[in-house]
Amino acid sequence: MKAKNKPVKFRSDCPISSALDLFGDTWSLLLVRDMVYFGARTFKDFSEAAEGISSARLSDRLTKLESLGIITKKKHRSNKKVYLYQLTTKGYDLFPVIADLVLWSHKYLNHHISDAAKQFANMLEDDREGTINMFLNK
Amino acid sequence: MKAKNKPVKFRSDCPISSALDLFGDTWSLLLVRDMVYFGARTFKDFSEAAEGISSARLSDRLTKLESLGIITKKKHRSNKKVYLYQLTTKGYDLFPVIADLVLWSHKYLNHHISDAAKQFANMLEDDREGTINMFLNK
DNA sequence: AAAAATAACTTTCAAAATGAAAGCAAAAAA
DNA sequence: TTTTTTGCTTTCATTTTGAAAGTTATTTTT
Repeated sequence: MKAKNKPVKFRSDCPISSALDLFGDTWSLLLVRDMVYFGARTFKDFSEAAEGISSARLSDRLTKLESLGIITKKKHRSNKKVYLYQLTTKGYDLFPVIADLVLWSHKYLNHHISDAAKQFANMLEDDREGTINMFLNK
Repeated sequence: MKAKNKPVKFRSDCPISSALDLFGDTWSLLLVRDMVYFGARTFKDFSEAAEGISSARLSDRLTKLESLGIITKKKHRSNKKVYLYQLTTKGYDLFPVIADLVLWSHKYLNHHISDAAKQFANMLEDDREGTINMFLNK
């Protein structure tokens, strides 16, 4: 059965609530992270992330992000059973939000996060703009 | 009946997923917005926000944010039936995340957002640091 | 060429989260 | 003293979620 593409319902004309109406959940930004930070490109890549998203949920989140224009989906050029997901500019532009989450967690959940993440946070603290741009290969 | 305070379950040691484990939903950051941006301090203030949160949901979100140390709850000094909610530093430190959501929405949902929000977004575009600090009265 | 494995899903279903509405007690206002 | 108001809690139907199993079209392996 095809994914039921419910139109997004905006609760108000506030940019914050509207953004949350689009990707204010526990998975959407993680998929963006997987792509920017870990280079995830296939369904399987996302499935293997540490948080263990279920395939049902992954499927509908990818569909939603695609319908929002945050990612694109293309066929692999040589392997017919693989699809490739890619971030659009609209998707890459969510990275600053993610960077701020990293900074906040580095400050308030320090004991809990990985060393690699701490390193990234330190870079962000040192030079937010530069680090974000470097990560986005600009 | 007292609110059931389930301990937060972290899905991984990633700072992004951990932050989302704490406030990755459609309401938490809106309550922070209400406090920083609209000066909300009482249950009623939050209830009257444009998005129309139900009292049941408002109640458990406030309880959760308090248990996370993002807000505090105190009795009003002269009116015994009013409680005052305030952001802690930990809460104010979420404002950069919110600011980035505003910037993203300004770029991609421009047609949909309010003029006041557009003005704020323009200020942020012009001087992110300065605008954030100004807003936080630093 | 046949069998096994794999990628990308979909289906099913129980459990948890949510929203809408009504109810309630204490305090304040009329 | 009666009415409102504030800050919730309760109830309950609907929606969302997570876990697990199933499906189909390719690869891969044997």
